[in-house]
Amino acid sequence: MFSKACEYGIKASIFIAINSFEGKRVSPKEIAKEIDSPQAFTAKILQALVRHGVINSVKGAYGGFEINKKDIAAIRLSQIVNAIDGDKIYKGCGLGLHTCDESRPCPVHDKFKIVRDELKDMLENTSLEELAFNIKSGTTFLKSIA
Amino acid sequence: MFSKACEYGIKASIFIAINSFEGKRVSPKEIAKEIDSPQAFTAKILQALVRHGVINSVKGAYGGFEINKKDIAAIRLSQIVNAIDGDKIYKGCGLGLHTCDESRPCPVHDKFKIVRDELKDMLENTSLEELAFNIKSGTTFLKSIA
DNA sequence: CACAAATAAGACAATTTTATCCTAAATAAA
DNA sequence: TTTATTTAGGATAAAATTGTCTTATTTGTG
Repeated sequence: MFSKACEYGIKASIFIAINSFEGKRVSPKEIAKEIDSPQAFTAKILQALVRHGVINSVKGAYGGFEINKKDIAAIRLSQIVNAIDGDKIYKGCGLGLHTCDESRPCPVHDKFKIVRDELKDMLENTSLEELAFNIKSGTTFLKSIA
Repeated sequence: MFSKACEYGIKASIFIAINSFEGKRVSPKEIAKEIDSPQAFTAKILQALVRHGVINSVKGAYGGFEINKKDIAAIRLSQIVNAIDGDKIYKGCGLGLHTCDESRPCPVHDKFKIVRDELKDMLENTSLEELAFNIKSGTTFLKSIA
């Protein structure tokens, strides 16, 4: 469904959000450890998230990645997915046709649309804040048991 | 969402079904032309579908790929997807955790489950027959305009 | 200013997915 | 039985994704 890059991006954003609530910046090293991902690859993904304005980075000593505390509630899962995987998950045809719309639909167009719209809805209505809260409360988890 | 292989597999199955209704076998060459896919790669995918019992193949002169006419209504999209992409689309964790279940869910587990269940439902309730009928009636299309 | 700490960026490598090509095996017809 | 036709399967290649490493560039502190 999502690319590995996107999976890492979502988990990293949640971890950064949790720490930003406490005013702490985090490094790729800490993030990779916490979300169980390859560090250098994760760093690349963080760069993309910064470029897309989802997270902030501060270079130099005492630097790291952070998210503006007052933005966390407004950030949607869709923004993260969009920054990394683009919009193909919404726009692309389920069977890969270049043009696929109501006027010339692919065989699964209508049925697929329902599922995709539900996915889109879910991503657009899920905030980084709630995902972070659930981790903090121990309701959900960022990685499997070692 | 689906792999290229799976997209080709679905479209190929539909085209084979249409021809099987008319008692005609089709070759990878015809299939690839009709669904706009790379021929040799498509042939590989057809092999997989044969191995999984979704379609039949007949070697030699006058051979080709076909589906038992009376089976077409019973074949579900889920069988085709399963034969090619496996069951990861149903079973895998949305964020790639090795173990992710009610007792230790990933951050999107619950929300993702809703979407995935809807997808599963759609795949299990869509028959190859209806997809083939829609192509025959000109309601849907297997490829974009050249 | 110089140094240490941290992200940015580019080159490179490994893996997976997608795609091609060639040969073998099977089958119907002459 | 020979030949033409057609799928099966293995080897190989190309492209995309995932992952690593090394070197800039930035920034706070002494």
